[in-house]
Amino acid sequence: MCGALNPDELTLLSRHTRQIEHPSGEELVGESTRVEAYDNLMRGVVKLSKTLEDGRQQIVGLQFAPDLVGRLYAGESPMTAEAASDVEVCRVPRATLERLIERNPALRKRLMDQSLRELDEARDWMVTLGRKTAAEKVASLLLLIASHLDPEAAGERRIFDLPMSRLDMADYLGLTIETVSRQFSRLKKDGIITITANRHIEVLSLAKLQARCG
Amino acid sequence: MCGALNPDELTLLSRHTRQIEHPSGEELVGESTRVEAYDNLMRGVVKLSKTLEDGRQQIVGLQFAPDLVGRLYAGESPMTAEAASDVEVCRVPRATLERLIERNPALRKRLMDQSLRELDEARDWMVTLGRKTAAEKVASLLLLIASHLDPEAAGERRIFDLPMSRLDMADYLGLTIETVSRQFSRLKKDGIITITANRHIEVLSLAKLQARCG
DNA sequence: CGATATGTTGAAAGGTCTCAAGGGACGTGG
DNA sequence: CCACGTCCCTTGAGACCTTTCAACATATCG
Repeated sequence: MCGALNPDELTLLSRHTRQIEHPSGEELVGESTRVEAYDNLMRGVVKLSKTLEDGRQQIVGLQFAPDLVGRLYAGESPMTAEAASDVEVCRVPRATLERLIERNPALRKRLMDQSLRELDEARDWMVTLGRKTAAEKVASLLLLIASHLDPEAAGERRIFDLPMSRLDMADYLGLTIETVSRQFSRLKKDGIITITANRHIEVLSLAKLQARCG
Repeated sequence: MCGALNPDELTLLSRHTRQIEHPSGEELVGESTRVEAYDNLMRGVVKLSKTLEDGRQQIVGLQFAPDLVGRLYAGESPMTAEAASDVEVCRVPRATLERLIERNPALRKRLMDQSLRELDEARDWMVTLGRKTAAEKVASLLLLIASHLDPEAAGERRIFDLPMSRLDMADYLGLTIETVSRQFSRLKKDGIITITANRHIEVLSLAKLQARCG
C-alpha cells in the first residue's frame, strides 16, 4: 500500500501507525466488533471467516501482503480476520487512512482494485462451493495454493508446503476434515500428488490436477 | 447513480447514453466477453452467473435498481449478466463513465460502496453455500427475497411474488430444482408459508422462517 | 383445447457426514 | 534415549441427505 504514497504522506502515516506482529492463530479483528483501525499486511497470510450461531464455520477469503485487512467504511467488521501464519502488519487508525484515501488518487485506485479483485475471488469461490464435488473442491484448492506459493514454476510439477491445516481446508471448501483427507488419499493413490509430513505437497501432474477441478 | 451527478454532468451523460429495455431472460453481458459499456440499472432485477465447462451453473449475485451492472475496469467480464425480469437500463460507454468517476467524488464513493456491499453479500452467501443444509438454504433465500421485495412490512407476515424460477433458485443455492421443490413443500406442510400459482408466496411466520435459516 | 414449459412427487443410487478407532509426528519429562 | 501424552491426520462402517431418473401435475400460451 505504501507504494502509492509520496514522502510527505509516508511521514504523516509513520506518525500514526504501529508495526505489530501476530503469531499464527491470533485474531486481528473479531466478527461484529467495532472497526477502529485497518491493518496493512506486510508479511504472512490472513484468513477471513464467518461463523454461524451453532459454530459451523466458513472461510470466506485469504489475504496476502500487501493487502489491506479490514472492511473499509464499516462500523462493524462483518467477519473475523485471523493470522493464518505468523503475520506482520502496520496498524493504521481508521480516520487517518480514510483521510489519506480522500487526498490520494493512487491509493484510492489501489484499494478499489483490491475490493474488486476480492469480489471476483469470492464469486469464483461461490461456484466451487455451490457446484463442485468434494474431489473437485480439493483439487481446486490445491491448484489455488500452488499458483500462489509457486507462481514462477514451469512444467508439470509443483512443490510447496500447505499453509493451512486440514480443518482450515475443510472450512474453506465447505467439507469435513475426513472428506478432505479421503480426497487427498485418492489423489495420492491416483499418482497425481505425493504428500510427506502432512503438509509438504508435490504435484506430479499439473494437467491431471487441473482436469479434476471441474 | 444519477443522484450523484450535477446538472452539467447529467447533460454530458445524456449525450453519451442510450436507454435500453431488455425482456426477461435476455443477456446484458456475456461471460468472458469484452466490456465496452456499463449498464446503469433503472428498473428490474439482473442475475449474475458463472458456468462451468460441463454446464453446471451458479448464480453469484442479484442486482436491483439503482445498481451499476458491469465489472469496473476489467477488460473481460468475469460472468454473465442476464435480465431476471423485464429490465430497463442506461447504457454508458466505458470511457465516459470512467472519466466521470475521476472527476466526481460522490459518484466514486457511491460505486466504492456498491462494490463493498456486493463483497459483503458474496461472502454472506458463501456461508450459505458452504455450510447450510438444503432446508436452511431455501429458508435463507426466502428471507432474503422477502426483505428486498417487502422491506417496509412489520409483523410476522410477508407477501410477495418470487422474482425467479425454481431453476434460478436452485442455481443460486447450489441445489437441484427437485430439492428446492421438496423444501418448499416441507415449509408448506409445516405451516410456515403458503404458495399459490407457483410464484406467489405468503410467509405466515417470519420467526419460524428465521429459525430455519441456521 | 392441445402443446410446452414449469413444478411436484416417489424410489433408488450415490456422495458426504458422523461416529469410532487407530496411526504418526512432536514435545515433555523421566 | 525412551515413554508418554497430545495434536493432527487417516481410515472404516453405517447413517443421512441430496441427487438422479422417472412419472405425473399444473400453469401458460398459442
